[in-house]
Amino acid sequence: MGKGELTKQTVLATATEIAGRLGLAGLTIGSLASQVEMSKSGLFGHFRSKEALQMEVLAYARESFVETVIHPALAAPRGERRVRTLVERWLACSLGREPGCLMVSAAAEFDDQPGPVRDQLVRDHRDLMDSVAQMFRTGISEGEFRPDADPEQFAHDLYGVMLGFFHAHRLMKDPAATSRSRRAVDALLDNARI
Amino acid sequence: MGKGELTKQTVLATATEIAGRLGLAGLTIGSLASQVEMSKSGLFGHFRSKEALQMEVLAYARESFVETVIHPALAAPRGERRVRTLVERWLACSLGREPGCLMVSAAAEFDDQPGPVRDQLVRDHRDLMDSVAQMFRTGISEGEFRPDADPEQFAHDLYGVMLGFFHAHRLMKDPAATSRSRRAVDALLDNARI
DNA sequence: CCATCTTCCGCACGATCGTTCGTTCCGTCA
DNA sequence: TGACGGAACGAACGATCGTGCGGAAGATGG
Repeated sequence: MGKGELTKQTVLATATEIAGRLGLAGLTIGSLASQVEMSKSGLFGHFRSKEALQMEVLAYARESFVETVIHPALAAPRGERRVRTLVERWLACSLGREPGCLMVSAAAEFDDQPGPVRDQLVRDHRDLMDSVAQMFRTGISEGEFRPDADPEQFAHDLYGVMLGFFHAHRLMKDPAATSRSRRAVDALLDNARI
Repeated sequence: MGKGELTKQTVLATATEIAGRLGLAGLTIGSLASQVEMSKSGLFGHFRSKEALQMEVLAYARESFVETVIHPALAAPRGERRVRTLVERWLACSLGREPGCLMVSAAAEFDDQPGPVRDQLVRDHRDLMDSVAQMFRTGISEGEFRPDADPEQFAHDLYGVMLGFFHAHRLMKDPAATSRSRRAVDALLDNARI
């Protein structure tokens, strides 16, 4: 990895952290530059536009999410154990610094603003929903979940629970956010069980 | 109502609509002024700062939400019917132009930025959760819901469902968003029923 | 070791941000 | 009718936005 790619990665790590706090639009090139102690133009050279920067930040966050949440879940035993691993990883990565939440807040930010960023967010979310639904489906074929249960509905409901968690945790700073969300997932799984 | 208060109300209506699309931070005084065909300074005179404008927009949205969602629910018969009225009104006001969603997107925007706006959002959300929990409680005392059900947990779960709805509707433009969310509420109520 | 290519910088641009100031307009009441 | 107060205006401010350009370092490959 050349020097350019290396600093670019450093910049993206900081940018992702800032965007997690101030949003993708609140992420500004000037403030990002001073944060990583570079000149605006020096930093700008790595990305040809602000939109390109936003797209790369999104890609960075996505890779981090897949690595720390999706992959560990896929490594767990099929069925309910896999779903629970997913949830636990998801909760953990949101409690810590890592921003699985970036894609959530970015979604709220861009849901009415057409463009490549929005399109990417839609694709990412569709991918995530597909993954969750697929995990649920293997639970059905393992005989753990009711065969007539709706995998897409489950994915949708689970995402709602996670959104509720982000809200309770980040805005309300509710210490019971984790346990509340876990209980909600329990209810979801109870309804799906055979 | 004097002339000043009248134009202020006009401005706030437009401001709330813009903030629903671009967010409270994306709401800019210059663009707002040109939208209502006023000068920047003429408009600015009504609010002594941008933060004050944001607070008034929030108040405007809150009043509109209480009027079109909360009050009709309280007018419905106690218990499950009241909860369902709340949900239906909430869904309807989010499908149309009215922004019960503003407080949602504002929450995602300000969840990491301390200040009066964030504090207000926290108060508003607490009030809403209290209202929902109270509606659920009357359902318990009416004998429709299990006495050992947790009203706060129900409020939390219901809010998660609504967040999922906003996401599916606004970002994904999912035409099944409404029916999915209704089914999620059905499940919530099934679990709470006696 | 030198030529070349990348990386980064300083500087500047036009635009827009929130905000202030002084002035004009107009309705209200004496 | 004339004075007064609120409402709206135009112009301008310092700051910051995203974005270009030309040149100075520094790494890289022959």
